[in-house]
Amino acid sequence: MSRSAFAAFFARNPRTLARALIGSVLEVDGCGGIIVEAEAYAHNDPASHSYTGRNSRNARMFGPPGTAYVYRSYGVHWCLNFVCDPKQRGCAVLIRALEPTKGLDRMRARRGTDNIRQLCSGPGKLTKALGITGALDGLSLDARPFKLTLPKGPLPPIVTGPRIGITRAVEQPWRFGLKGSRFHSRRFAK
DNA sequence: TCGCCGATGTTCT
DNA sequence: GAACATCGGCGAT
Repeated sequence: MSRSAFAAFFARNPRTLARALIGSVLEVDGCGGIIVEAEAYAHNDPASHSYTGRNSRNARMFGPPGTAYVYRSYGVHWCLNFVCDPKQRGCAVLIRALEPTKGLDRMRARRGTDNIRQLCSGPGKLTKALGITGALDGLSLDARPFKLTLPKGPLPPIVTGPRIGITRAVEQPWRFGLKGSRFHSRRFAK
Protein backbone atom coordinates (compact mmCIF):
# COMPACT_ATOMS: atom_id res chain seq x y z
CA MET A 1 0.00 0.00 0.00
CA SER A 2 1.25 3.48 -0.88
CA ARG A 3 2.10 5.92 1.86
CA SER A 4 -0.85 8.17 0.98
CA ALA A 5 -3.28 5.24 0.92
CA PHE A 6 -1.93 4.10 4.29
CA ALA A 7 -2.51 7.55 5.81
CA ALA A 8 -5.99 7.76 4.27
CA PHE A 9 -6.96 4.38 5.73
CA PHE A 10 -6.18 5.55 9.26
CA ALA A 11 -7.37 9.14 8.94
CA ARG A 12 -10.98 8.32 9.76
CA ASN A 13 -13.10 8.49 12.86
CA PRO A 14 -12.22 5.80 15.41
CA ARG A 15 -15.46 3.82 15.07
CA THR A 16 -15.10 3.50 11.30
CA LEU A 17 -11.45 2.56 11.67
CA ALA A 18 -12.10 -0.03 14.39
CA ARG A 19 -14.70 -1.70 12.20
CA ALA A 20 -12.41 -1.61 9.16
CA LEU A 21 -9.49 -3.16 11.04
CA ILE A 22 -11.39 -6.35 11.89
CA GLY A 23 -9.97 -9.07 9.67
CA SER A 24 -6.59 -7.38 9.16
CA VAL A 25 -3.43 -9.29 9.93
CA LEU A 26 -1.13 -7.64 12.48
CA GLU A 27 2.46 -8.83 12.91
CA VAL A 28 5.34 -7.61 15.03
CA ASP A 29 8.66 -9.08 14.02
CA GLY A 30 6.93 -12.12 12.54
CA CYS A 31 4.53 -12.82 15.43
CA GLY A 32 0.82 -12.04 15.29
CA GLY A 33 -2.51 -12.90 13.73
CA ILE A 34 -5.92 -11.73 12.55
CA ILE A 35 -7.46 -8.78 14.41
CA VAL A 36 -10.76 -10.12 15.77
CA GLU A 37 -11.61 -7.44 18.36
CA ALA A 38 -11.04 -3.68 18.67
CA GLU A 39 -12.52 -0.70 20.52
CA ALA A 40 -12.90 2.94 19.47
CA TYR A 41 -11.89 5.88 21.69
CA ALA A 42 -12.90 9.34 20.49
CA HIS A 43 -11.49 12.79 21.30
CA ASN A 44 -14.70 13.90 23.06
CA ASP A 45 -15.12 10.57 24.86
CA PRO A 46 -14.97 10.54 28.69
CA ALA A 47 -13.47 7.03 28.56
CA SER A 48 -10.59 8.13 26.35
CA HIS A 49 -7.13 8.93 27.66
CA SER A 50 -7.19 12.06 25.51
CA TYR A 51 -10.39 13.43 27.06
CA THR A 52 -8.67 15.81 29.50
CA GLY A 53 -6.10 16.98 26.98
CA ARG A 54 -2.59 16.12 26.02
CA ASN A 55 -0.04 14.83 28.52
CA SER A 56 3.20 12.86 28.39
CA ARG A 57 1.45 9.49 28.38
CA ASN A 58 -1.15 10.15 25.68
CA ALA A 59 1.01 12.39 23.44
CA ARG A 60 1.05 9.75 20.70
CA MET A 61 -2.74 9.96 20.37
CA PHE A 62 -2.21 13.46 18.97
CA GLY A 63 0.35 12.34 16.38
CA PRO A 64 -0.01 11.32 12.72
CA PRO A 65 -2.56 8.65 11.71
CA GLY A 66 -1.19 5.14 11.46
CA THR A 67 1.20 5.33 14.42
CA ALA A 68 1.20 3.09 17.47
CA TYR A 69 0.14 4.41 20.89
CA VAL A 70 1.40 2.02 23.56
CA TYR A 71 0.63 2.71 27.23
CA ARG A 72 0.99 0.85 30.51
CA SER A 73 -2.25 -0.45 31.97
CA TYR A 74 -2.68 -0.88 35.72
CA GLY A 75 1.08 -0.54 36.07
CA VAL A 76 1.52 -4.10 34.82
CA HIS A 77 0.50 -4.63 31.20
CA TRP A 78 1.06 -2.85 27.90
CA CYS A 79 -1.84 -1.98 25.60
CA LEU A 80 -1.62 -1.26 21.85
CA ASN A 81 -3.66 1.38 20.02
CA PHE A 82 -3.70 2.65 16.45
CA VAL A 83 -3.87 6.43 16.08
CA CYS A 84 -6.51 7.73 13.67
CA ASP A 85 -7.87 11.02 12.31
CA PRO A 86 -5.56 13.90 13.35
CA LYS A 87 -8.39 16.39 12.76
CA GLN A 88 -10.27 14.74 15.63
CA ARG A 89 -7.54 15.62 18.13
CA GLY A 90 -6.61 12.58 20.14
CA CYS A 91 -8.51 9.51 19.04
CA ALA A 92 -7.41 5.91 18.68
CA VAL A 93 -8.44 2.28 18.31
CA LEU A 94 -7.51 -0.21 21.05
CA ILE A 95 -6.51 -3.62 19.67
CA ARG A 96 -8.11 -6.12 22.07
CA ALA A 97 -7.68 -9.60 20.56
CA LEU A 98 -6.04 -11.54 17.72
CA GLU A 99 -6.55 -14.97 16.25
CA PRO A 100 -2.94 -16.23 16.41
CA THR A 101 -1.55 -17.27 13.01
CA LYS A 102 2.14 -16.28 12.87
CA GLY A 103 5.09 -17.11 15.12
CA LEU A 104 3.03 -19.40 17.33
CA ASP A 105 6.02 -21.02 19.06
CA ARG A 106 7.52 -17.69 20.11
CA MET A 107 4.15 -16.42 21.31
CA ARG A 108 3.56 -19.60 23.34
CA ALA A 109 6.95 -19.13 24.98
CA ARG A 110 6.31 -15.47 25.82
CA ARG A 111 2.85 -16.22 27.22
CA GLY A 112 3.87 -19.38 29.06
CA THR A 113 0.94 -21.41 27.76
CA ASP A 114 0.20 -23.83 24.93
CA ASN A 115 -3.48 -22.88 24.83
CA ILE A 116 -3.87 -21.03 21.53
CA ARG A 117 -7.09 -19.41 22.72
CA GLN A 118 -5.15 -17.83 25.61
CA LEU A 119 -2.29 -16.39 23.54
CA CYS A 120 -3.84 -13.13 22.28
CA SER A 121 -7.39 -12.99 23.72
CA GLY A 122 -7.03 -9.66 25.53
CA PRO A 123 -5.19 -6.35 25.14
CA GLY A 124 -2.52 -7.17 27.72
CA LYS A 125 -2.15 -10.73 26.50
CA LEU A 126 -1.54 -9.85 22.86
CA THR A 127 1.13 -7.25 23.65
CA LYS A 128 3.00 -9.83 25.70
CA ALA A 129 2.63 -12.48 22.97
CA LEU A 130 3.92 -10.09 20.29
CA GLY A 131 6.67 -8.58 22.44
CA ILE A 132 5.14 -5.09 22.38
CA THR A 133 6.40 -2.60 24.99
CA GLY A 134 6.59 1.14 25.42
CA ALA A 135 9.67 1.05 23.19
CA LEU A 136 7.29 0.81 20.21
CA ASP A 137 5.19 3.83 21.27
CA GLY A 138 5.05 6.36 18.45
CA LEU A 139 6.39 4.09 15.70
CA SER A 140 4.63 3.93 12.33
CA LEU A 141 2.57 0.83 11.63
CA ASP A 142 3.86 1.03 8.06
CA ALA A 143 7.43 -0.02 8.94
CA ARG A 144 9.40 -2.58 10.92
CA PRO A 145 8.86 -4.21 13.30
CA PHE A 146 5.18 -3.76 12.47
CA LYS A 147 3.46 -5.32 9.49
CA LEU A 148 -0.24 -4.71 8.88
CA THR A 149 -2.04 -6.49 6.04
CA LEU A 150 -5.47 -5.00 5.39
CA PRO A 151 -8.35 -7.24 4.35
CA LYS A 152 -9.13 -7.56 0.67
CA GLY A 153 -12.57 -8.04 -0.81
CA PRO A 154 -15.88 -7.68 1.05
CA LEU A 155 -15.90 -6.61 4.71
CA PRO A 156 -16.25 -9.54 7.12
CA PRO A 157 -19.38 -9.90 9.33
CA ILE A 158 -19.10 -7.77 12.49
CA VAL A 159 -20.63 -7.90 15.94
CA THR A 160 -20.71 -4.90 18.30
CA GLY A 161 -21.22 -4.24 21.98
CA PRO A 162 -20.25 -2.05 24.95
CA ARG A 163 -16.57 -1.54 25.70
CA ILE A 164 -14.77 -3.58 28.34
CA GLY A 165 -13.20 -2.51 31.63
CA ILE A 166 -14.21 1.16 31.61
CA THR A 167 -16.33 3.16 34.05
CA ARG A 168 -17.29 6.19 31.94
CA ALA A 169 -19.41 6.22 28.76
CA VAL A 170 -20.06 2.53 29.38
CA GLU A 171 -23.22 2.59 27.29
CA GLN A 172 -21.48 3.33 23.99
CA PRO A 173 -21.40 0.23 21.72
CA TRP A 174 -17.92 0.95 20.45
CA ARG A 175 -16.46 -2.55 20.77
CA PHE A 176 -16.24 -4.40 17.45
CA GLY A 177 -15.60 -8.10 16.82
CA LEU A 178 -15.32 -10.61 14.02
CA LYS A 179 -18.60 -12.49 14.08
CA GLY A 180 -18.25 -16.10 15.23
CA SER A 181 -14.59 -15.85 16.27
CA ARG A 182 -13.39 -18.12 19.09
CA PHE A 183 -10.62 -15.68 20.02
CA HIS A 184 -12.45 -12.73 21.60
CA SER A 185 -11.36 -11.43 25.02
CA ARG A 186 -14.94 -11.84 26.21
CA ARG A 187 -18.10 -13.06 24.57
CA PHE A 188 -20.33 -10.60 22.75
CA ALA A 189 -23.94 -10.64 23.97
CA LYS A 190 -26.37 -11.96 21.36
C1' DT B 1 -17.86 -20.62 36.27
C1' DC B 2 -17.72 -16.84 39.56
C1' DG B 3 -15.85 -13.32 42.40
C1' DC B 4 -12.13 -11.50 45.00
C1' DC B 5 -7.55 -9.83 45.17
C1' DG B 6 -2.65 -8.39 44.47
C1' DA B 7 0.70 -6.33 41.38
C1' DT B 8 2.08 -1.52 40.32
C1' DG B 9 3.17 3.03 36.66
C1' DT B 10 0.94 7.10 35.58
C1' DT B 11 -2.63 10.51 35.82
C1' DC B 12 -6.36 12.79 38.18
C1' DT B 13 -8.64 15.25 42.12
C1' DG C 1 -4.77 9.37 48.04
C1' DA C 2 -7.74 7.32 44.45
C1' DA C 3 -8.55 5.60 40.03
C1' DC C 4 -7.37 2.99 36.08
C1' DA C 5 -8.97 0.85 28.36
C1' DT C 6 -5.71 -5.92 32.90
C1' DC C 7 -4.41 -10.45 34.11
C1' DG C 8 -3.85 -14.75 36.63
C1' DG C 9 -4.24 -17.33 40.90
C1' DC C 10 -7.06 -18.66 44.41
C1' DG C 11 -11.08 -20.53 46.91
C1' DA C 12 -16.06 -21.03 46.90
C1' DT C 13 -20.06 -22.54 44.23
